[in-house]
Amino acid sequence: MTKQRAAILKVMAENDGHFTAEEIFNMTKAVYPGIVRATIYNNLNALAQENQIRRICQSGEPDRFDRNPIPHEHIICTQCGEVVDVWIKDFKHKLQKELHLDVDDYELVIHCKCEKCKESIA
Amino acid sequence: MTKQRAAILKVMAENDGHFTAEEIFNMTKAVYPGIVRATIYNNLNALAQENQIRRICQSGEPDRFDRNPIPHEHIICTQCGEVVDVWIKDFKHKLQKELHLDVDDYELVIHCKCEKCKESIA
DNA sequence: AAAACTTTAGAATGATTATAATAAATTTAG
DNA sequence: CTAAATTTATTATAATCATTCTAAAGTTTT
Repeated sequence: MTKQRAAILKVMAENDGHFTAEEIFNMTKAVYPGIVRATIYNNLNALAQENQIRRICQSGEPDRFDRNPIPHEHIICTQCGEVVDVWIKDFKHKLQKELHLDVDDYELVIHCKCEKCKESIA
Repeated sequence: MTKQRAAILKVMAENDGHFTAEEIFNMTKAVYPGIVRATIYNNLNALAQENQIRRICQSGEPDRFDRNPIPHEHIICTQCGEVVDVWIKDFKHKLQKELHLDVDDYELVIHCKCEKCKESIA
């Protein structure tokens, strides 16, 4: 375990959210000032591969990384653009049953107005 | 309706699949040789916005475009990487019921071995 | 101490968008 | 219905931005 990776993991553990590599780069610089972008990308790629974090990809935007490695679902707010976690019980299992398929993994992104935005207008 | 857009629509209507902008560019050149990449991107963006086609985004790969505008689900094969359509009956409705949410749109990508690859090894 | 792996710095890549000039399509007015 | 006027799209090219590559130097692990 390199100091750089430890710093990245610390930053991700201490901040909940769905951050871009650039955001994680900036946050990590506070802990390990000399760190370089390539190291962030290397580690995020490795961590995602090992299923220690999850990657969220959205067209036209840089990838985001979710510190929670347990499969779950995401809402992207059509109004503010924020990424919010949602948990559908047994979703993978339901998928497998529905499709008669051995699902390795899945990504579900729902576009709708998030709770915060719904309240702020209603 | 420009000749260029007509050519792109023709190409997409005649070829089923999930193509990248570059692939559509090459296919469209057969119909309209002078066409330029920016025009492909402009039109694909506009068509996706108007919900005439759907965009499929996958990290590390260029976006793909699906001529079928009706929401449906996708499998990306863990072995051959091909994108395959699947249809889960009433999926949007099920989501709304499950989450008590007004779903505008959604993207579900399932990672598993596709039928073709399953057969070829089993 | 050697082998294996990671980081660094910086250049390179590749998909996509921006810009400004030209051309085509659509609207409006005669 | 046609021609000028306005709007919109296309072209060619440059630019951007996220991400990856490369080669050298530095750390970790064995």
